[in-house]
Amino acid sequence: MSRPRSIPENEAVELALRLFWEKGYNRTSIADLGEAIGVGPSSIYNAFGSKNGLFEKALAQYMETHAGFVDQLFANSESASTTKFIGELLLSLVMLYTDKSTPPGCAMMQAGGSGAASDSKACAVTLTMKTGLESALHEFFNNKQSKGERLNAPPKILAKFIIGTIRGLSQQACDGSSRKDLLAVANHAAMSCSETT
Amino acid sequence: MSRPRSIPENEAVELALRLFWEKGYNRTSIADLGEAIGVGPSSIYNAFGSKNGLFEKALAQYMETHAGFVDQLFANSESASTTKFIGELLLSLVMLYTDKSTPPGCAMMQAGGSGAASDSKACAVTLTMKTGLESALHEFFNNKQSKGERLNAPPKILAKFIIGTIRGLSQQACDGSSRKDLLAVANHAAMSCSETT
DNA sequence: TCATATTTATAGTGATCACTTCAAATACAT
DNA sequence: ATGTATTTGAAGTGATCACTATAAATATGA
Repeated sequence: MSRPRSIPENEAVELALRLFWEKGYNRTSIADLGEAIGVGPSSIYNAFGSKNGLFEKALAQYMETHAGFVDQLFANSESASTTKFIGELLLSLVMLYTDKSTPPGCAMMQAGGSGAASDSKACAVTLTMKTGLESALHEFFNNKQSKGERLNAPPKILAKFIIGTIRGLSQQACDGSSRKDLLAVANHAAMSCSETT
Repeated sequence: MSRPRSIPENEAVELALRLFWEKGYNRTSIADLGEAIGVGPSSIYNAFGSKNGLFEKALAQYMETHAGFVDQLFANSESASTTKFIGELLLSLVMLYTDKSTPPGCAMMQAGGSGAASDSKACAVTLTMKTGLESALHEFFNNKQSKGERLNAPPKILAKFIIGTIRGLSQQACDGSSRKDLLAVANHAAMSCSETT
């Protein structure tokens, strides 16, 4: 009964994600997005409401598609040792951050900036996600400790340590560190959490 | 013979540093800087040439004044164990990043952004500084290893690990983590480098 | 006192930004 | 065919940006 969209929403969101991932929120303009998707600005606003609305959809797609393994790992975290779980988590993330078919680094960590260089609105979404990941890690370490694993620091501290490590890995991937080096860094960080060897 | 400056250059640079430190390079406008310093834009351009010129002077002042202890620590690094040196370095940095008389986090790490969210020109200066710090750490670990200390990972990897940890500490300071928690994270990271206890 | 060298405030430049307006285009139900 | 609901392209809006042009303001040397 009405004119159809010129492009499926999923494809448009994925194209937008690649741009945000590569150039960040502020440096990606509506004009850039329109050119990449192949539509004018009015189509973007009609479909997503605002630049920030499109960014949120893009990040949701990132978390579901590219970083979906994180949720899966946490779902199976009961059956692995602390070192093995953290090791697999960090290894998988490094593989994602250094995948040559996608922009370097972590879309969630990098696209919205952080702290002083934060991209205003975009920062709010990503900060929520980071807080969620830290909470999940905190709970994971709590669980392992209550099951008798000997941790090298309190769960809260280890959660912050791993979050910091992940952010560092993402930034170093952006700055050009090799996959091999970052895997070694990830392994070292994972080994430091628990006495298990 | 000529009209004098309305404000000493050092004071102007320090005021600019605080702004860049707090809001980042892109989000700090010439108008903001002029208002804080108490001069118009033409004075800024006359004294510093460009926004980026002022930023570079501000960062140089940061490295010399606020973060000057880093060079001092490295100068005396021969006489301390790996764990002790890295521990003191990270501890001092956390104290700086959580000092309530200055903006949170690290001016060098945060003001220019990183990766996707990088602030174009500003990123170049800070990237050089980060690379320099990584090289210094690499050399430090090389030294310790050649003196017989047993490291838990190759020097190059430990250097990247510590750089990543520092970046994480800065970002978490920006996001509101407490000094106490970050000190514990720093201590854990320092302990993980060498077998020394 | 007055010429000189420099800094200053004021106003303005073109570029870019997110976002809007609006009429033409489109595909389906009737 | 024709009406209808929606999307689309093109043009434009006001705001903000880094930066500049220009002439008045200022303190010193003569």
